[in-house]
Amino acid sequence: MSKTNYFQLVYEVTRQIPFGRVSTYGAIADYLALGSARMVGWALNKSFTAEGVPAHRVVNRKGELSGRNFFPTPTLMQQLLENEGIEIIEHKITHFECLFWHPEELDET
DNA sequence: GGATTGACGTCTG
DNA sequence: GCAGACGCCAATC
Repeated sequence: MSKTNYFQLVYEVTRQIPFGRVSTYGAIADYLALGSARMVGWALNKSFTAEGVPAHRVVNRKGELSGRNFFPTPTLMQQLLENEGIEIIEHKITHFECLFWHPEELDET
């Protein structure tokens, strides 16, 4: 059954994250009204099975690459973010609040 | 079918 | 201000 599973929604939102931007579990959870940021993290865990889902653009509330350990390589997440022009220090995003992106931003379109 | 886990977040001490 | 505990909801074992 189908589609529209809640984590599938997370894929869509994560996919909408602009280049050079990052989002948080809480923001997505709040936008999808999941009620729990854990659901987002868990959904992103399976995001590796779905292509086109830049899970590396999703970090925790502190801007830390909390899920880096779940990547094929712990450094891959940082590499991808740096590849987008985002500076990472100690697995933490610099100017995180500046790069922070909210799903509602594109809701207006 | 029950118990535990999980890429987090918020509250209380 | 920092540290620890609890809560969310679903999936997996």
